Amino acid sequence: MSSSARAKRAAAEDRLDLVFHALSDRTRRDLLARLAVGPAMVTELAAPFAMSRIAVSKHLKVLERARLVVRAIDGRVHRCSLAAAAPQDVERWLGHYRAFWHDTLGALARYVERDEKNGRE
Amino acid sequence: MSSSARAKRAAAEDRLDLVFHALSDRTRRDLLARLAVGPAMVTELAAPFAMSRIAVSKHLKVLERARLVVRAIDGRVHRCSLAAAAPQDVERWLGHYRAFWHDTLGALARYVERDEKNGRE
DNA sequence: GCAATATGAAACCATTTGGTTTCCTATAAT
DNA sequence: ATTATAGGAAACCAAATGGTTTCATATTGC
Repeated sequence: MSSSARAKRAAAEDRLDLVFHALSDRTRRDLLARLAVGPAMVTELAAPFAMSRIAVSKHLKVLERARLVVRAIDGRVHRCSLAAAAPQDVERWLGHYRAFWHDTLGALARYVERDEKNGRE
Repeated sequence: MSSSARAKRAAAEDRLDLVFHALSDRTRRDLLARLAVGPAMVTELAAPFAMSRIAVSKHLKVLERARLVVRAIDGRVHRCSLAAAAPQDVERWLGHYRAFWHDTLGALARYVERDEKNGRE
C-alpha cells in the first residue's frame, strides 16, 4: 500500500514533468490554442508555423505524451483534439500555490506536511 | 502602441516559457515546496537532495529567472524565499484552459479570438 | 494502376539541460 | 592572522530538445 502509494506519487510527478514541459514551449501553447477552436489534422495544424510539418508533428507528440492532446487516426488523416479531461494533478498542484499566493502560506504548508507523511522518498 | 503591445505580449510569452520550464523539474518543484514553509539559505536548501550544492544552486537560478524565487544577500548568506506575487500571466493563461476544461470551449475560444485581434506574431 | 496526399521514421545537427569536479572569493569566527 | 563557512564561476560531460532533410508507407482520387 505504501509502496503502491509511492508508485502512484512518482507517476503523478512524472505527469507534472510532462505537462509543465509541454506547456513551456510557445509553439506547443499555440497548438493548444488552435486546437481549442476545434479538432484539426496534422498538416492543417502545421500550416501556420514557420517550421517543417515534422517539427510540428514532434510538438504534437510531446502534447500527446502529456495527455493534453488526443489523436484519432482515420484513414491517412490524423485528427487531433484537445484532451477533454483537465489534468487534475496539475490543477491540484497549482491549487496549493494559488492558495499560498492568495491567502499566504497556510494551504501549501499543509500540502508539504501531508507530503512528508505520505512517504516521499 | 500596437508595437509596444506586441512587445509586451512577446515578453509575457517568454515569461510563460520560463515559468513552465521552471516547474517542469521535480527538484525545482521540491525546492518551491520547501520554500513555501519559509525562507532558507542555499546550503540549507541543498542539504536534503542527493546532488551537489552547485546543482541545487543552478536550479535556484532557474527559479529566480522565472521570478518564482527571490534572493536577499546578507553577508555571505543568500536567503531565498518564494516570490510573494503570483505569476499573473500564468494564472491568466491557465484560467482560460480551466474554463475550457470545465465548461467546455467558450472561454478559450474567446481568448484565442482576442489574441488574433491583438496582433499576434 | 498511378499519381497525389497525409503522415511517420531515421539520421543528423546545434543548443540547452542537468549534472559533475575543481577552483576562487568573500565573510565569519576564534 | 588563520581557518572555516557560504557561495559562485568555469570547464567539462552525457543526454535531451528543437530543428532539419531524406526516405518510406499508407490511403485516396482518378
